[in-house]
Amino acid sequence: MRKESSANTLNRNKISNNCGMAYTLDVIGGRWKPTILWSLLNGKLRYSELKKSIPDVSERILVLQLRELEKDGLINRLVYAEVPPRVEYELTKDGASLQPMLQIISEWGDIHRPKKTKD
Amino acid sequence: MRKESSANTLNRNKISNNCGMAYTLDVIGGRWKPTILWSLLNGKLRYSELKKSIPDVSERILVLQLRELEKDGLINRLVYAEVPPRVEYELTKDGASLQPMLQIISEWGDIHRPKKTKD
DNA sequence: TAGAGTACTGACAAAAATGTAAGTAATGAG
DNA sequence: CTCATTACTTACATTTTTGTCAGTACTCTA
Repeated sequence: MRKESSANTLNRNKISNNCGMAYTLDVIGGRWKPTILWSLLNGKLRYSELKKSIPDVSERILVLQLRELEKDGLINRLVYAEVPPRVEYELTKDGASLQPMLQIISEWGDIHRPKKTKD
Repeated sequence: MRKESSANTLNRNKISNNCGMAYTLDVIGGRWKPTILWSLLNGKLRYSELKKSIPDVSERILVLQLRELEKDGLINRLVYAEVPPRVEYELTKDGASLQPMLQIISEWGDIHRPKKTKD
């Protein structure tokens, strides 16, 4: 009985379902997701380590983005029953399979991004 | 004297300036941009042809996305002084250079997108 | 009993992205 | 004079994303 969707969401889903490109951009397209994925390419990290390596993100958003990446099957959340708590994040197989693509996306950006003249 | 920016925009710009990946996702990341770019890979199209090939997008948004792609140097807008007006859009050199990347993004999505069971 | 440490959560607010619907300018055809 | 055609624009509304800030649960240590 829940509201199925706005035109906005309907469009998003329709495109994602019909276009691999849109689907991919959907799952890696959050503000901090590329940075998170990039950080995890070298191995798993604790929540606190992620936070330290991405100082500008607020905790709420960081958690949101991690949850979405988890839901989309790109990362695993490993909880250890310890005190104080320990939670580690790592790429799944699907997540790791992004690497070559991320590399190429990154290179295209580095080449085509307008050059800064100073600062 | 203008408002420089919200934390939101500041973060966006900071990331884009430091990370090629984020920059790329920024310029191709609008709702309809991948579809537009994809459509233009085969050659230039008139505004009305684009609209026909992307029936779900509203005119306002289509124009917005085209303007952004133009601003970011991915497409050219060719205006012919005719009546009724004729405007064609084509990829720039930079825009065309996206092709291999888009291909890879698309393939990743096609492989990893959850399969639909029906419909 | 009072912190310290970790990984969050919740209420709220602001900003950005997207969408709807109607209107515009110019001119040639009828 | 009216209508069709094309490529938009404008005013407005809604939805989604991102951000701020304070608080929580759990235990070990001092």
